[in-house]
Amino acid sequence: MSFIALSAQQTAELSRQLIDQGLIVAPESAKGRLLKSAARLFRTNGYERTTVRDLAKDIGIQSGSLFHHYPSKQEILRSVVEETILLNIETMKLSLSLNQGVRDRLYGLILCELQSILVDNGAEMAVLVYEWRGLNDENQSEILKLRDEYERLWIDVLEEAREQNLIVIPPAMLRRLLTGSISWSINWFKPDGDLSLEALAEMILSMALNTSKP
Amino acid sequence: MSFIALSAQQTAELSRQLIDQGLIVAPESAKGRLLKSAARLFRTNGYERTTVRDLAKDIGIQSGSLFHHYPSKQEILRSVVEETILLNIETMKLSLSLNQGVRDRLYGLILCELQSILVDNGAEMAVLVYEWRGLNDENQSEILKLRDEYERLWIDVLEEAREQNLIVIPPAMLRRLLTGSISWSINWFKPDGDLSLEALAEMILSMALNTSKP
DNA sequence: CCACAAAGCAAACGCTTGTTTTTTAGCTCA
DNA sequence: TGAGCTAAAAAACAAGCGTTTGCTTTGTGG
Repeated sequence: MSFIALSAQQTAELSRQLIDQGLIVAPESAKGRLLKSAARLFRTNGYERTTVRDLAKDIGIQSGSLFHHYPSKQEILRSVVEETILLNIETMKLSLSLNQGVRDRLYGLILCELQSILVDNGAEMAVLVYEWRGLNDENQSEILKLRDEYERLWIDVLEEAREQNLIVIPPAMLRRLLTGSISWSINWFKPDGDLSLEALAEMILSMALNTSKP
Repeated sequence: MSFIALSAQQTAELSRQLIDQGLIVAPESAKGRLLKSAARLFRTNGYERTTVRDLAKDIGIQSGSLFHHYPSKQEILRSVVEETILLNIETMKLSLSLNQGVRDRLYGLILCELQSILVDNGAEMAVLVYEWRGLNDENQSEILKLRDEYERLWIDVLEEAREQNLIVIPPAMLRRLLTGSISWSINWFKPDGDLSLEALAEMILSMALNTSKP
């Protein structure tokens, strides 16, 4: 296995950079803690079912006080989604830069997405996947641009795999099937169970690649 | 391709039987139309976002009048979910009885589930998949028994595939990955587009089966 | 034809929602 | 010290929610 994983140091450095650029807020700030709580609650109970009172209680303030930080609940969701996708794009780019072989590159993408969805630290991804409808039209199209960039990373790698006859299903289609498999894992995967994230990624990779018969 | 598909006549006969047994309500009855509307609206906008007023308007009555048919909104969701899973279990059993080879059996299951999720007639399945959290604890465990029966059908076929070395991923795991791919299709599949349901099922099948290298 | 139940209307109920307003407390820096 | 900020509390707001109420209409079997 030649795969080069991201070190904790590298990912830490990455989020620090994004904070410095003002693209995401520092997690230890008031806003940061709010976003973290929001992501967790939205993931656990869904956007609609999570009330601003739930959210306020979780970080220990009154519900009205939330609106000193964000103008609306909707804006909180937007921030959560935007931060998540921004961080994910950069993480994935970094992983791609470290690995050259198609197999490793694809494995890296799968692992990144799984990590983002399943590891507590990345609760926000689930929101992006499942609470899409909670965003209003304006915010959806704003996020859409980021999403396109994100998906492009996947498609490029899958196109490469296609050229090498590692897959037979058209890249765009295969990506959709993989998106489903990966995002669904939030409904059953237990982080402290027997199955590791890496083992799961390996299975998904094998499912994706072995679509070509010799 | 040896696959024997279900005829429209067979599926019609099947739902007639279930109606006669009192397990599901006739679609042309008042209750039936209500359930149909509910399933569609729940799928389109989600359970929480769909109000009883939306629902009432859709079938052309006042919101209060809904409660002559069902004691609560929650109970409407429960009925939608229960009817869906009941019908699906029977449809899948019928498909399995018509096809003997593992490949065809698995293809049949995939097609059934896709049909249930994607075809308008089976809008309810999406609710089962995505609105699970909308059910309260009591209703969840009640539905759980039906779900177990449903999943058993899948696992049995996948076990069979495993014995014949058609798959390498453990059946329970592969089922999860397939559940994700199939259910996710509701987010992108266009019934009147270029891709047919059968072609999609074929792709998913190939992804599922070709996990074994010679 | 009439009694009776089912189905529906119109209006209100109590409660929760996201949000706004007013007030209070603590901090910083000139 | 005190003006000016930020953060939060406290309380209220209108709107919308699921649901209940009292009454009327509709359909049906004896």
